[in-house]
Formats: sequence, C-alpha cells, structure tokens
Amino acid sequence: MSESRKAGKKPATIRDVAAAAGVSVGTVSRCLNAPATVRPQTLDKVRAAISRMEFRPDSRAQNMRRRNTMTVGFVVDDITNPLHAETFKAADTEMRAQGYSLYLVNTNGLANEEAAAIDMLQHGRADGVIMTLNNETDPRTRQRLIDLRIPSVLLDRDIPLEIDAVLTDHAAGLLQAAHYLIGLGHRRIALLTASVDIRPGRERVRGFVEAFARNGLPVPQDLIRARSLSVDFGLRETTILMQQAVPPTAIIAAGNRILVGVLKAVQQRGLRIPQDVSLISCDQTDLALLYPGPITLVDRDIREIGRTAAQLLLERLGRAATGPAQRIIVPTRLILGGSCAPIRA
Amino acid sequence: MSESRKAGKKPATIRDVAAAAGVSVGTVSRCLNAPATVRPQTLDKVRAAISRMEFRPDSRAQNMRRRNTMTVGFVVDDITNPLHAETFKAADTEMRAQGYSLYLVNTNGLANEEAAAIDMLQHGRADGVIMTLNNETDPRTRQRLIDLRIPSVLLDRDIPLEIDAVLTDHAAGLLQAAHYLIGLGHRRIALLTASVDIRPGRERVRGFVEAFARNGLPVPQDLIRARSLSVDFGLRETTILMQQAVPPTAIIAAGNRILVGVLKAVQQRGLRIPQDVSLISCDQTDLALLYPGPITLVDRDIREIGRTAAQLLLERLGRAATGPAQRIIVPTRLILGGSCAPIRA
DNA sequence: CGGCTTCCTCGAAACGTTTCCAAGGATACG
DNA sequence: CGTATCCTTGGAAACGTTTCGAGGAAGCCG
Repeated sequence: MSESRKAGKKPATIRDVAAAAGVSVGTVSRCLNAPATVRPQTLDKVRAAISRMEFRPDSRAQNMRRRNTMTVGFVVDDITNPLHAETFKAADTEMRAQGYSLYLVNTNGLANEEAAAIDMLQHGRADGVIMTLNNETDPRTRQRLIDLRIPSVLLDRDIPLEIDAVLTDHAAGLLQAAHYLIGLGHRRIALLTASVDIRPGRERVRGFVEAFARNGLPVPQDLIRARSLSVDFGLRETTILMQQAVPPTAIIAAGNRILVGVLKAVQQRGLRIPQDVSLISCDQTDLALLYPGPITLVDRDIREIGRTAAQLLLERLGRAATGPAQRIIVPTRLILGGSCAPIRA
Repeated sequence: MSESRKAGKKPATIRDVAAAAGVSVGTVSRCLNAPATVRPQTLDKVRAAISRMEFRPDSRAQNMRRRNTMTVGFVVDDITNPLHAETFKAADTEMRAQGYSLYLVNTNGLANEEAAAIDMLQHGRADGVIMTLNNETDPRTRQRLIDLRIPSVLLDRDIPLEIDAVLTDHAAGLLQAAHYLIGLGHRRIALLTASVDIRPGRERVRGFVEAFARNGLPVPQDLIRARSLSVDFGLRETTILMQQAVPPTAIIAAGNRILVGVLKAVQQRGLRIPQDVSLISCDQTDLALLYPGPITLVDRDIREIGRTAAQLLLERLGRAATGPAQRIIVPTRLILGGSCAPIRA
C-alpha cells in the first residue's frame, strides 16, 4: 500500500477531488483558498476527499494562473564564499517565513552568466531577485537592470538606478582599521582589496586614503592594490609586497578570500604575525577567528544584510512596487585580535 | 525608451507575436522549439517579430504545459557549511549545463523542515531532488521518501530504499587516519564525529574501531564521542577530554565544523599542536589547510560528489526512471600535514 | 492533367488552477 | 405571503504555452 503511490497512477487533480466529493471544482478551490466562504459541512466533505486522495494542488498550475511563483532568485558569484552563504541563509530564513523559496544561481562572476540568470529569472521563474553583481559598469548588465520587470535588491553594489540596495559602510571600516594601524606607528600599510569597479573596492580605498589624510600623512599609493577579491590575488600580491626592498609593516586584507591568500603567502615565506607584519582582515570567518589567534578585523552583521535584503524585497512584493528605491547602509566596526603590533621605533 | 519596458504594458505573449508576424500561435511555438520544421522565410518573419517585441516565453506556462520545471531541489541542513556549499556548486554547474536551475532549501537540520521541503518540491516545483537528510531513521521522513514521486539522490545517507546515493568511504578514511596515529605510537586517540544515526558517524566509528582491531589493540571506547557535527560539540568534547586525568594524545575531528570547535578549545586551553596533542581532521577547508600549518586530514573529492549526484539525477530525469538504484562510493585518502607528532615513549 | 507525396501551417484542445458571474435556496422583513 | 438580501454553489472563462490532427499548397510522377 505504501508503495502504491510511487508506481501508481498520476496524481489527483482538483477535478478528481471535486468529483469524489460531489461538488464543483470551484468549491474545492475555495476550500483551499478561502475556507471561510464555504459551508462547514461541505468543507468537511471536501477535506475528507482531499486527504483520502492525497491531493495537493499543483504548483505549476497555480503559478500559471496566479501569475507568480513564490520564488525569488539569489544571484551570487560564488556560494562557497562564506560571506555569500551566510547572506543567503539569512535571506532564505526571512523569505521562507513568508512562503517564498529561493533559487540560488552561482554565476562564477561571469558577466554573461549574470545576464543569463537575470534573463531567465524574470520571465516567469521568480517574483523577485536579490543579487550581487560582479561588474557595476558593464552596459549590458545595466540595460538589463533597467529592463528588469521584477523587483530586485542589490547587495553592496552602487548602480545609479532606482533599485533597492543593502550596502556596507566599508569606508568607515577601513578608515578605522587604517587609523588604528597608524596609531600603532605603521606608515607603510598595504591594502589588498577588490577592484574599484565595484563598490567594496571603491569604498575601502576611500576610507583607507581618508585615514592617512586625517592623520596628515601621505598616502602610500604604491601599497594600494585594488584589483580582485580572490585567494590568488591575496597570495600573489603579498608575495610581491613582502619581497620589496622596503616591505610594508602592515597589511589590510580587505576581503575574506584575500585573507586566505595572504595567509598562504605568509606561511610560504615563514613570516610571523604580528612580529614580522601586522594584519587586519574583514569579516568573521572561521579562519580569521582562529588563525594562530583571532585576527584583528573589520566586522559587520552579515545576517542583518541578508535579512534586510529579504525585507526590502518583501515590501516590494507585497503592495504595488511603488515608492523610491531604498538604500540601507550597514555599519562596520573594528574588532581587535592579536594580529597587530606596534612598530618598534 | 529604455525605461519604457519597466513601466510599460504587460509582456508580449506568443499570441501577440503570432498576430504581429501574421502567423498562428502554433507556428511561433515551433519557431522556438523546432525551428527546422518551419520554412526559413516564415522563421525570419517570426524571429523578427520576437525580437521586435522582446518576447520571451513565460516559464510558468511552459512548466504548466510541459509538466516539468527544469528545476531541481537541493536540500541541505546548512549551506554555510563549506562542504555543502562546495557540493552545491559542483552539482549546480553540472545541472545548469543541462538547463536546470536549483532550488536551495536550507532546513537547519529540522525534521519537519526537511519534510516540508520534500513535500513542497515534489508537487510541481521541481523535477528532482538532491538531498542530505538529517535523520535516517525518522519514520515520517522514510515514508515521504517512499511516496516521493520525483527522482532523487541522497548524499552520504544510507536508507534501505531504492534511491540513488552518493556515499563517501568514511570507514576507509578513518581506518587510515587511526592507523597512522597508532603507528606514531598513539593509543589514547579520541574520535569526535556525527551521531551513528547517520551514515558518516556510523562509518567513521566503524573504520576507527577496525584500525585498533587490525593492530591488535583494545578500542578506547571511552574516547569515541559520536553525537554531533556541530562546532559546539567539538568545543565541548575537546574541553572535557583534555581535562581528564589521562587526556587523549591525539584527536580525530571527523567533520569540518567539529574541527572549528576543537581548535577553539585548543586555543582556550593554550594547547600546542602537535606538541601537546596530535590532530587529524576531515576535508580541506581554509582552516584545515592554514591553521598554524596544514592539518593532517582525511580528504575526498567534494566536487566529484556534487557532480556525481547531478549526473545520477540527470540519468533519471532523462529516460524513464528505470533501473535499480545506484550507490556510488567516493574514496578518501589521508593527506599528511603538520598536526601529528610521534608519541614520546 | 490527375493523383500522390511532401512540406508547411492553422486552429483547437489540452495542462490544473483561480476567479468571476449568475443562479439557487434559505432567511428576514414588511 | 411576497420580495429583498444573504449565503453558498456551480460552471465557465481565463492564464500562455505545446502538441496534434487536419488541411492547403506545391512538387513529382505517370
């Protein structure tokens, strides 16, 4: 009996239920969607038939008729990045509580995959989309966002369009981090971070530069390496930096993948932290919290980012998507670990 | 003009295109799905209309009519676990190449959320499902799997049903790990791993026990702690173990989250690895590869797991889902790092 | 030139649900 | 007792696509 369903005939439809209960399809539908409008006695009859036949409405037909899918796309370049995974989880929790499911689209950071994802999502697969795009300037991407016909929320990207966004105050974080190092006597501070083509890179550089300005110090332009968030980038740049004639005395690894690369390089070269070089990172990853000891880092509430993105989207999905775009900025704060030491004068 | 679409009227349907091109809806449909069967001249005309009106077929209607969704569910307890994220990514890559998108459902390990996820997925939201369930014995879950009407693949779970599965040879891995430690002179070796209610726990304990048996040694039953894969579990058990009168000389943290907990405890107590205690872990996480130095670990090819799961599912989705269930076992291997030292006799 | 293929297109019928309108019966009220 | 009102239900029309059978046009052969 328990095996019956598997090999059994096709699933019951609302018509089958209607026939079995001796009512019309409309009535069955109402039993599901507006039970209050149907006579209790009828309701019982129908419900009995429903459970007897193990009927469950077919989502495909519901999507078709209701013109929505209760699904939201989450577009990201790499879900193995703990930052993205955490954001996804928080957004998922929030959306799921409202009955939404999430498509996760992993684009590998490729512009054409991002475009394809957006394309596919907006033509009847999703009611909205939350995304971290890899390139803010690509005109094709921009046009796609303009043409987008479902509400969307951008994560940490700054595109001058009427689109909701959740941003991190990276500039403040980097200002604080660099200021802290300067206070410890560091002057040759290296900054490794994303390209200035995307907001995190831009803002971090801005905060970094500002820290020197506020302290009346020249900015070590040669030590600003803003090109990528990858592990390889962190590894390569650290190696290059540390074999310079006058290597930096401190490194800010602004990006959790960059940190992995930096630490690899540090190990390869047998450097000690903080004796040989001070280090500041971003975001609380396992590695940042545990590497020899906790690393001093610029923290932010990643769960709040995911939650907020979901809430913004839910607002748009709820009432008619009116009102100007909202931009919510999440603060950062410096958490002291043991990876920074004062400069020995 | 570029803004037109956004606020503009509703999207064009296949009927609009047909009217614009002066053909019937059936012809437009064939232009999309079987261009070879339509006269080139007509094809051009229709394609022109399609691009002029920016028509894209509505997935909801396609899903409805075709009775599929080109969507697959990926059910997992916690996507922030790098193991799961990596598996997802590999499966996603494979499935996406065949035109499928993935729903990611994060269940937090709760049996009822797992059940709800399966329920929802199989009623018209997904064509198949890949899943890591949290409990192999829960009868409700089991019944749900029996009743499942879409093909599915289980990850690292051992349920006596006709369901495809991708498994890891944890027993071999743990046999090798424990054997290695025994060879270094260790006898009091602790094993921290999942509950024996799930396959990874069972298999790891089995391999561990076997190693002692093969070496003609008594099994340190009091040091086998098989209860959870969580960070907290690793932290708590390590703390307890290490303050025993005769603490273990080696710990096998069999689970990447457990490792985080173990390292936390190690730091809190100021222990040195491997001088004070040897350590073996599982899976190549950032932390395992970089913590002071690389940790000796039981490795496996996680990408292959995701890829294989996707392939198994694709086979079932392709032809009629016939043939007996397949169980594919992925091997493990020990990678030596610097976290183990010989016992000083 | 008629008949037979072959090629292409048309149009309608699904797919399973929701929703709207009308109709029926019961109840209330004058 | 008749009429207005309310409550409940039935039935049909959508939603946008795919698919299938039928039919028209054109080409080929005898």
